[in-house]
Amino acid sequence: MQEKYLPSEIERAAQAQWAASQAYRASDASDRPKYYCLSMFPYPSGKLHMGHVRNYTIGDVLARYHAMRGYNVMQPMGWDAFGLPAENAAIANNVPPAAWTYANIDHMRTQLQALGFAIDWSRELATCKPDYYRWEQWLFTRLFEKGVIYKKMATVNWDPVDATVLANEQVIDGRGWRSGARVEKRDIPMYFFRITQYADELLSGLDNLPGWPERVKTMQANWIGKSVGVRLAFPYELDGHKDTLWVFTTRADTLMGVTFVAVAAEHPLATRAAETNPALAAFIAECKQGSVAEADMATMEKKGMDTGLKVTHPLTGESIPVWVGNYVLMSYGEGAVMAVPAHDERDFGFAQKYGLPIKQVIDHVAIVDARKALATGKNGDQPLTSQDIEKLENFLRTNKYSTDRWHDGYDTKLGICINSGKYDGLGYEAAVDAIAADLAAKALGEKKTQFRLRDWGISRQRYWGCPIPIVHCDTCGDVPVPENQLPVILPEDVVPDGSGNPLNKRADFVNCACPKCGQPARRETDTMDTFVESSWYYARYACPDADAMLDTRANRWLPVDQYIGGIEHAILHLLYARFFHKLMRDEGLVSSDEPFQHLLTQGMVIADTYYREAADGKKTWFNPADVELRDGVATCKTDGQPVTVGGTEKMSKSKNNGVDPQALIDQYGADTARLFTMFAAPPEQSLEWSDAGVEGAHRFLKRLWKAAFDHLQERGSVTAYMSGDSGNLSDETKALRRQLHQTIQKVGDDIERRKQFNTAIAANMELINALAKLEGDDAATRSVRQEVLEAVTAMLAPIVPHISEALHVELKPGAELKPGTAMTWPAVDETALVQDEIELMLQVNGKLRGQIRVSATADKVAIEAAALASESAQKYLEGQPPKKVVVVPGRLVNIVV
RNA sequence: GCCGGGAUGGCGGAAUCGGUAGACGCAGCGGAUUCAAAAUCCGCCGCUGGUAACAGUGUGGGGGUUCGAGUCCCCCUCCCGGCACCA
Repeated sequence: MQEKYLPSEIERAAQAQWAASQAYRASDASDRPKYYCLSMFPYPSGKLHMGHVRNYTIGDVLARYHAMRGYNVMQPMGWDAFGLPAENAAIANNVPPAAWTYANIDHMRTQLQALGFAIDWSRELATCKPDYYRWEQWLFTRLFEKGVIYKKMATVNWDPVDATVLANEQVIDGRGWRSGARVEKRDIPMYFFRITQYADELLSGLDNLPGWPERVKTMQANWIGKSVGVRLAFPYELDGHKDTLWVFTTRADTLMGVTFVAVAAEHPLATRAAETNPALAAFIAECKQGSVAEADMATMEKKGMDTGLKVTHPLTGESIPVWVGNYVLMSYGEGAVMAVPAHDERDFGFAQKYGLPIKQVIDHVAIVDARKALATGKNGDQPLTSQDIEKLENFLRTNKYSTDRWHDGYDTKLGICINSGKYDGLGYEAAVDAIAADLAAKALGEKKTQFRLRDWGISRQRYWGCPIPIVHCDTCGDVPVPENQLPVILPEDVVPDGSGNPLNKRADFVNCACPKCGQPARRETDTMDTFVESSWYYARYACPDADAMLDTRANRWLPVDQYIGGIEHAILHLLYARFFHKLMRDEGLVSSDEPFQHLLTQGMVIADTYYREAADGKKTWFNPADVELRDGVATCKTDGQPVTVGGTEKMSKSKNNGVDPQALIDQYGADTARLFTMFAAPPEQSLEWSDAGVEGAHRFLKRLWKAAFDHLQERGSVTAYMSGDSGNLSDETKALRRQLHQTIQKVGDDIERRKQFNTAIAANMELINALAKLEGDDAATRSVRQEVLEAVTAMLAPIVPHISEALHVELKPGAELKPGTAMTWPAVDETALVQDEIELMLQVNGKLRGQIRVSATADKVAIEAAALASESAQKYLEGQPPKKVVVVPGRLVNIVV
């Protein structure tokens, strides 16, 4: 055995052996239980970044652990290869996106292989290849014919100078990123997936996902945003024609407090009013400037203008003014809202600004004053809980929006109706029911379930994406491309220039014959949202060579047992993939209802930032690798001049704070990179980069290597100690065995259930520290040492596979090593865990005041007696009997004096 | 703005079901080894007071529940992720 730990040597050898033996090829026909472990595939941006290393190491740990547990593991890898960055690179470097993308894939594959991931490379796929996207096109045509995909107008960001549609990312402070022109909203025809048809199932399906983090399920539920409310009508008369303005509200109980209604700038009523009102037309035009991003819409100043039109209150017959509000979204509900300034914060602000009346119709104070509601439920609904009361009291005490005694500024349903005629005294539910019934009787409203979720628009006016398989024919209309003409191949030799979609200029692509009538027709040049490709790739891995979208192998592998990826995908990607799975199910392609059984959302990798600011305010960012820190002063290594310390932020190109994993692998080896990323933080938290921490991880691997070397050096390997072996173990050796088997228990639980690898590693470090302290060279001690080393290398194998396998071979020279399969997870020896005496904490009034030792089998009475008899207890009792004694078996005794 | 999450020593983090706060690692300090250094090994290490034993205090801030709160409840501050055309 080599005395020195030489990572590059053992890693090269191990990886060569894994490749030669196809060690990680998943069997489609195994009778062992399957474990499909999937990490979100990367966008081939150029180089691997630390976020990738973290993501794929987490997946690899779980994959290798389950392999050691006897599962038939599949861990595939592929490339989310279509996307905007390739077009940006094309504009900057004058290379076709395809060439750029394929070069990146080749480089990044090499990097992934250098990290030693147990990936089945035979299943590799890239979404930009026709043999992948042809099936996406095939499904598109089927869904189009079924009506699940349809065409309608939708609003996009329009750059009037570059004459191109901009992504939200390309709109900076309301202007186009390249032209600097003020961005406008423009309506264009687009294809949509009818995801709202599946809204209820996407919501209720969350209940069948116990393996998903609660926060992700909550975010998805809120995104889908199911709300039960009332759709109601405000009748009006315009130019002698009778019509109605519909609104949706979840607060029909406040209907008697409506003082105006507000419509979106795009609302037909606003358009009508603007025809004869130039000031209003100008205001509507102003509303149509700026980006379509909802975050921008929601943070801009609330503005409005009176249309001069009036509608009639459906119950009171009052005349209500109609305003245009820039905060009303045309895409939600009816594009119009009833405004109740007394009980809605936004309406309140708007009414204040424009001097509109405010009418209180809910009394919250009454409920707090009358605490009887707690007992009797007299608010008309459920009795209030003490938590409701506390919340309400706090809210009344702390609200900041009040301009007078009763305005609350919050939207809370805890209250009773006042100033509402026949509805006075009713609580939320009772009032909504009564008002909905009265509206229904007049045919002016009904209860309605509304979703916040909108249909998924997938048309992109971009080149580097999957072509939408539609042909536009003057006589036949939009005709889906028939199956025998698929795929519609995207030409790969195109270099976009940033002004519009270059496919429009390719006559050979655009001009075609109508599949129906044979007449000359035009091919659709829009491509699909890249989220479409990433919505079904997990299924294609099961059968990457199938001559169909999916074959029977899909159901063998699906659902994915463990999915791992960034928290930033909590809503969009994961919701679209769930939706697509249901689409494929309804097409008979898969039989399960959900694609991902367990989900792990990994945190970001962050690092310090350093910069220098020029006179004009422009910042130059320095990479942490080029910065030296001494006594809190940061200097640039190349010129020795100081740099300013910025915040700790997500590793990014723009802040130049990325750490290149390649340099790390070159210097310390893949195992150190893997160990550090798993040790520095639990997977779901953000991980702060630290060069010193990497040193520490490397040091531990050297210690582990040396521990094995020292053990083997003197007399070679021995048979590991097993329960029931003869030979007297010293107390110290027994204690070490107990620690070992406690650790085996803990590490298995940490990896499998808790997915907290940092504590699993720490437990192994403690074990190696304890082993270093164990003295003695008799046969029994040596066999326990062998047992510990074999177990530690096995427990660390999922995390640092190269060194673990190398040590495994040294420790067991006779054993033939089949990579990835020869090592099995160590078993817990229950007899090693038994303890005669245990230590309990002794508290007096909840403060730690000492310890007591009791027999492991002592009952509560015996423990209490021992506690009271102890010196520490006597000291604090001062002869008085205790008020109370709390005994928590196995933990502590608390004496209250 | 809305939805979700987070805040614990000098730093990354641990404390799994309300029960010893600070495991493990990094940095630092002291020592051994060395001609010297690197590497390695041993010891100390929340804060305040004390030679020490020990006492007090301490998990972003304020309040509450409990024998007992980092953990549960209410309010607040700051930071991060998402907001439908970045992926």
